[in-house]
Amino acid sequence: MIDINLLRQQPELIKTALTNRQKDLSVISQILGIDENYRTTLSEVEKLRSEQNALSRSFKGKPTSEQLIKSTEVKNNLKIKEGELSSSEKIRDNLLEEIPNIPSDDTPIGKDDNDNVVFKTVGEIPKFDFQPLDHADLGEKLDIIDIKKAAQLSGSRFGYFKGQGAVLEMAVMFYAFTKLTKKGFTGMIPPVMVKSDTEWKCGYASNKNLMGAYYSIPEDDLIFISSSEHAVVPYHMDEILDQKSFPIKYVNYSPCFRREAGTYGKDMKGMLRVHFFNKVEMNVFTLPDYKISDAMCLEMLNNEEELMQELELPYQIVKACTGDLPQPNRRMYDINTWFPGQNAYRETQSCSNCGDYQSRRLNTKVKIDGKNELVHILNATLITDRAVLAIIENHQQADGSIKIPKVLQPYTGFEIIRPNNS
RNA sequence: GGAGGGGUCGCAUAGUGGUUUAGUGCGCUCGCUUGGAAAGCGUGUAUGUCGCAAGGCAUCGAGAGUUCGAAUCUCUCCUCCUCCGCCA
Repeated sequence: MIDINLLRQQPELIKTALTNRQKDLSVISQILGIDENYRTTLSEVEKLRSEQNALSRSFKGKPTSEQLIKSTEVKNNLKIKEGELSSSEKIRDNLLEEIPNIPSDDTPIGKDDNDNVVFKTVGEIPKFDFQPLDHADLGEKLDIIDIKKAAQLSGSRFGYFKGQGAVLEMAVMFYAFTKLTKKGFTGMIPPVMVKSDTEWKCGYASNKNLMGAYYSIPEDDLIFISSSEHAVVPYHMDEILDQKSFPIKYVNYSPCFRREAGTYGKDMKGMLRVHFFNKVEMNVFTLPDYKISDAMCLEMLNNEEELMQELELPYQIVKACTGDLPQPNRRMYDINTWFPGQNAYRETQSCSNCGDYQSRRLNTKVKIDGKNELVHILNATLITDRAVLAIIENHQQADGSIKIPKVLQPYTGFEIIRPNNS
């Protein structure tokens, strides 16, 4: 959620942000109008409460019938005004939560992901002297991925990693996870379900349709996380953290559950877009200073790059444009990895600074010079199952085998995945 | 799933309808004292919100209710602990 004071003081700033994000501007005047109303009513309510407090203090025991009449009158007025107050506050806050975070100055302005700006390309696109296959075909031939069976028992957008494929997947996750614990990140394996209120505080979906936006169990008020971020960023909710403990860095491992509603027809072949995958993720809390948090964002991006280079994968980094920026994000970098089977770079990681957008609802603060301030929160993918697919596609050989990147070999216990019949 | 007991201003506690603008102890702040320290004495010590300010208002796990008045009574929920059941 954005700061209502910012909207009161600099509505133009919010207007520009909304325009750049391709959003409707009318909310701003609506909010300001209701807020005006809210504040007037608030002062009326507080005056009445003050009167009520003074009256009851003056009784010092049983009130006389005259005093009773007066206080009952105040009480009744108060009830009416308090009703008005809470309804205008509710309307205002519902509108306020529609407003996304303000993009950083250097975020490119654009409509959608087509307008994202490439600013770095690393690694050589592999040249094959044979027709390279995609991970679905390779996986089937090598018996390391089974999508057909998954479709039979779970439906579309599921898959098995099997045999050496399953070992490879775990090796990638474990290698990535411990790479960051060695760098001082605190490892986390979080709960994979959170209360709807917790999900709301993460700032992605509005209250209206939380249960529908995610896989959920309404009877128990639980939502399956779409990323470990949703269970780790709220770890510090309602806390005032010690300034000396910053930056607070977590590396998480969790399954991620996504409905992928509205993506019918997209990526129907293979496991690029599935309802369930595993992910190693970074979540970092920094002091509330964009110089600090934006620098941290680059540090996190650098961790992603190191890993991609160790896995010998060619990639591009793009800056997400305003139209492609998720609601809580102030800035976002995406890493797009080369997929020979797709003949394209596809998104495998992202790296975002959400500033204080999430900490405002989560109420996560730090005491600085006696004042409590909202912290900055960042999230970044370190690795997901998608990168495993990239490894399979990029490291395929003419004989149909797959070479395992050196750094993973101590974890897989094998250097190559060979076809059974060779 | 069943039974019982808790959640109070950093920590520990008091508080069973109006003298609570929430008391006390510990911790911490500043000061006095001292050669220095400890002890002692004094002072301060939550958050949010509205307001230029003075100040007001709200918050005793959360929400709703009863009442002229709620930390205190009622209801719902959350959460922690103990025991039983189940279980990797």
